[in-house]
Amino acid sequence: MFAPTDTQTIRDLIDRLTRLAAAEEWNGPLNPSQFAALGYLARANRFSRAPSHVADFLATTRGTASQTLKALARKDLIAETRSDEDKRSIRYDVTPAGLEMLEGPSSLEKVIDTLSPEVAASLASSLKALVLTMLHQRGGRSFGMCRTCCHHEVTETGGHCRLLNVPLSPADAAQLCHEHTPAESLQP
Amino acid sequence: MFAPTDTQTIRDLIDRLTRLAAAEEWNGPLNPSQFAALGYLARANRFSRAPSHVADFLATTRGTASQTLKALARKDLIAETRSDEDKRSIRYDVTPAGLEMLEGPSSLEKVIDTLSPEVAASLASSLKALVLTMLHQRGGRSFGMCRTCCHHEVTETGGHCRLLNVPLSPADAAQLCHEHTPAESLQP
DNA sequence: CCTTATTAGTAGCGAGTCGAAACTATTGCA
DNA sequence: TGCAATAGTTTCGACTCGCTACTAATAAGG
Repeated sequence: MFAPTDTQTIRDLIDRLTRLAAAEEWNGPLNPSQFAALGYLARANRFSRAPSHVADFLATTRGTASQTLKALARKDLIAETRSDEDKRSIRYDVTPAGLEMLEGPSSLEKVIDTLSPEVAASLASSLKALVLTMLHQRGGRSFGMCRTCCHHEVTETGGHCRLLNVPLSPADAAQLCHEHTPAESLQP
Repeated sequence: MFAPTDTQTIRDLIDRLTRLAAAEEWNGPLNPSQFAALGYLARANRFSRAPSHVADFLATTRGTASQTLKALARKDLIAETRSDEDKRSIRYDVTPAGLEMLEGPSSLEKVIDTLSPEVAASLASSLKALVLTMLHQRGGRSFGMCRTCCHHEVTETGGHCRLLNVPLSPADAAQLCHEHTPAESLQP
């Protein structure tokens, strides 16, 4: 009876939803890109907080990511730390003021909360499939949590990353990693 | 077994999907906003193609919409027509060159096409619910098609809009309208 | 060792988004 | 007739975004 749910409709709905959220949300003095970068930094592990990782995550260039991070740093929401091992690389950590920015649900989140758990679960799995397919097509990284990664190993003390060869606390294992590669038959 | 599908995850997936699509898509010389505006104009009826309508649809201001439309006009993808009844108002029509831009599925659309019809239908209905709730909250307009509008009336020759008091061809009735108000128990 | 890559991050450019505010016309109302 | 509302534009400042060119540091190979 109803139209064949054409592809364009779904595309439009996603676009419109994002625009509505962006118009409404505008969390304090942060625009959507800055908010997304800040949110990523807050959830990424200490090996994945460099400008290039943010660029990968936001599907943009290093140049753009660099500027977004500088804008966040100017507002003291993140702080830069230069690495000792590799003097080229930089790590940005979220400051307490930055964490404050991330508090409280956005208006889009409030709306998502009105969905029933079943509908929400189904929505999440569909979106996840779309994101993974897009990532696969462009050779992008998945940025999942360490505990769903093929390089992750459970030990007595917590976990261990076989790729970087470092121990991981349970808190570490729940953060996003740039090197994440989904283990077989596990949702990323 | 799996996590309680937290709200933030869904928010993130939508954001990430939009960013991936924006990075990939970049349809010719058009950025996402211009593409969205062009797509809207192509699907809106002749009473809904003014800058203020585009602003409403894109959930932005008239000033921003005005600039986006000027950019499209500079590229000869849309053409401006001043109204005779109301000398303030302007209507933008999509040119043949503009229609060409809209041809062919975007990469996001290609990915959406890989979903099964059932999953796609479920995804569409969830997204529709989210968009409607967001719109309801901010008092925005739904921009549905005339044939799902409470002002629409079926006649022998096609349709009729009770609000604007104008006849509508079947093609008209399938376009988006700024004045659209969902009829009860019909998906918009 | 020393010379190339290669890599990480940055600066600058030009086009454009975006909100906000100020500013023309034009129309509506009282 | 006069004032308020409306439609659209302009300008401003901050920012995104891709791009190119650039510096500094590390890696690789002869």
